[in-house]
Amino acid sequence: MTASHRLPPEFLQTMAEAIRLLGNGQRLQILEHLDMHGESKVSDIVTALGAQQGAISQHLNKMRAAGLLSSRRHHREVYYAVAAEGAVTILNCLRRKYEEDRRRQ
Amino acid sequence: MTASHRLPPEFLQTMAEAIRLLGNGQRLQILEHLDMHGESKVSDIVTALGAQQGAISQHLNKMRAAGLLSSRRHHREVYYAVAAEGAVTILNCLRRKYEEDRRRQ
DNA sequence: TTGTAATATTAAACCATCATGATATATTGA
DNA sequence: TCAATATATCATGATGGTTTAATATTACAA
Repeated sequence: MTASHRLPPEFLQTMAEAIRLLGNGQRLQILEHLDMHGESKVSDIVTALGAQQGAISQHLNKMRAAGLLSSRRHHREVYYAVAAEGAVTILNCLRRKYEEDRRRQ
Repeated sequence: MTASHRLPPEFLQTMAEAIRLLGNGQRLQILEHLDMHGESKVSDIVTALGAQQGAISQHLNKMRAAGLLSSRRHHREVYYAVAAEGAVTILNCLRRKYEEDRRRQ
């Protein structure tokens, strides 16, 4: 029981929609790739994840629309990068959990 | 770019499913209620949220199955409580964000 | 221009999730 | 046992997300 005052349902509803964005395996993989390799072009992400180009493009678009990523075009390629530090925070939580799980087993 | 080594796609998939659980307004409200009021019986949560009994019961069931909540029966009532500190961590992030947003506007 | 590579968009099929209303189960007291 | 209360489960329909294949757009080079 951590106290603090009540958060409005509408706020929680909005936050729920943002959280749902990260509740997808491929999007987490994209986030991890960008965090590990830094700014990357779409084709590199597609190759690294072995996924379908159209699907990745849609994920990137959603994540950018939500402010998680930024993008810029250079010649023919479009480069994406992590724009919200909060996303990396969550990723680091997952890394810690992974290490803990590994130690336990 | 924060380094660390690569997380397996299957792990990220599992994590995504857990994260999705919190991507729901009513479930965030339940979490907040339990965090603020401590262990509570179902009927109190239903009343506090002004929601439908069946819906709340299903949310509680999912959250318990995922290890986010624990439950115990006492007489006719079933009491639920937060079982995973990680869930409260996320809730506290939302609280900080809410306060920041308030200050900005 | 024309062709080509990189990315984005679209439409359709499929699948998962959510809210709802109705019903079932469990516990207790009379 | 019967009735009453608390909670859980089920079936359903509506809605939205995901994947796929196909097509469109953009930028550049020949």
